[in-house]
Amino acid sequence: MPRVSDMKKRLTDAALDLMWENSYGTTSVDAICERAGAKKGSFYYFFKSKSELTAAALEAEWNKNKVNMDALFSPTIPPLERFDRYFDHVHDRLAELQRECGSILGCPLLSIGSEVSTQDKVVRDTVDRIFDRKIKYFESAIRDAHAQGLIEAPDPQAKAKTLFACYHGTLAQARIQNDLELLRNFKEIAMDVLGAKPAATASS
Amino acid sequence: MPRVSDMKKRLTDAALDLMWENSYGTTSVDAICERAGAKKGSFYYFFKSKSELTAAALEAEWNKNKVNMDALFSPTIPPLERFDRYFDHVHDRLAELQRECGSILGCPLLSIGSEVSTQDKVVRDTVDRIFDRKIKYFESAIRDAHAQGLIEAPDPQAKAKTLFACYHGTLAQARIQNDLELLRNFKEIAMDVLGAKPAATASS
DNA sequence: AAAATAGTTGACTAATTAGTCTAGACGGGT
DNA sequence: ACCCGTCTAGACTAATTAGTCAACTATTTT
Repeated sequence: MPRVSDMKKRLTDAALDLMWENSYGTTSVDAICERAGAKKGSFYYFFKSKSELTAAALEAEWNKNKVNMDALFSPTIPPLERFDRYFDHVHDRLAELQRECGSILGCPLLSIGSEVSTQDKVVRDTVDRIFDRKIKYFESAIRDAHAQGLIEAPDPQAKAKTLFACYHGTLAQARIQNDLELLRNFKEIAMDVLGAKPAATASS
Repeated sequence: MPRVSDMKKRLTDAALDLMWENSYGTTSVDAICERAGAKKGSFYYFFKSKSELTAAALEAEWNKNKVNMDALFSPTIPPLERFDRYFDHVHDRLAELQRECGSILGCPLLSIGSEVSTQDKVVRDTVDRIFDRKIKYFESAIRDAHAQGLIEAPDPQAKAKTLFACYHGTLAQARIQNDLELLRNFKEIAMDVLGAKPAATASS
């Protein structure tokens, strides 16, 4: 097997960067190619459409993230603390990106998903799938917390979906208002949503 | 002053419909004109750019909605019940739109806002402004609920922002997953977020 | 070194894009 | 009856869009 290329990765990286900062619609194939240092031919050698590239880019991003998620939501960590660490992690990442590009970017899955959902089945299904995987981390942490009597959550999946939606809503607001502040206190909001008895981390 | 035209309204209506169902980016000026039964010349007679038309369309939509909001959040209604009614109202409206176009469309302010936020100051500022107005309804209902001892909310504005973000996150998820189900139980979730003592509406 | 596989190049198309511009149509006030 | 401001018509531009294609290069296996 001759000639190995990192072009595929460069293309998905470029696509995600541009789409996250701007949007799916305003990110042209030409712009992706330029940032990746690729020519049109290479793009369409690896991907059969912009839509498929986007799905691949989101999956690739997920795979990068998964490592962190596994660590942050490790069963060795007390369940409610997992959320604390996760929200901190995202906050820090968004702050870092803000330094680079001047904007709070929110969650690419939500922005891109919401933008294309009624028009692009490939991307939409990819977003859906990844959302499901992410929710599983929430769900299992909630189940553990319930088992330990830290919260009252007879239906961990429902609770997980709720918290997930709240969090993503907050991320979206932060993007629109270009304001990280909303995210700063999300830990406490999450504990409210979860119905945590004030004990684990902080005081009232 | 000769000749009065309803074209401006037809254009903003058409734009909002198309952008809500699809997206800002995929809604072309040509498509807006076609749906409004207008020609290019009329479009650019009333609006100097797609961006300004969008801002106008969002403001117009807000003005339509304001009437409902004022009624739903009337001080004559018990504060927590205002939320119940509001969430029901939105749920019903989205269900109706789903019958028309096959999709759960979420909130246009959020979809459009998130899509253009890093690129279009005019639209972004409009979205921001309207968000602020909407949050005021939440805020005052929360303040009233607190005053009546129904919830514990020493900082009504913060609580309002939180609930607003959660709700919009849920709307966004509903759009992406094309699933109204998430919205069905939002009333209860809202009461959790607000920290309502189980009394007003339902049982545990 | 030959062959086969893997990747690259960039010119090309055809459609679509936002926005411009000039000529004119409509209709109420005088 | 005519004027003038409001509005409309629609051809036009120049840029950009996603996607195609056939010729090409580089690398590894045999």
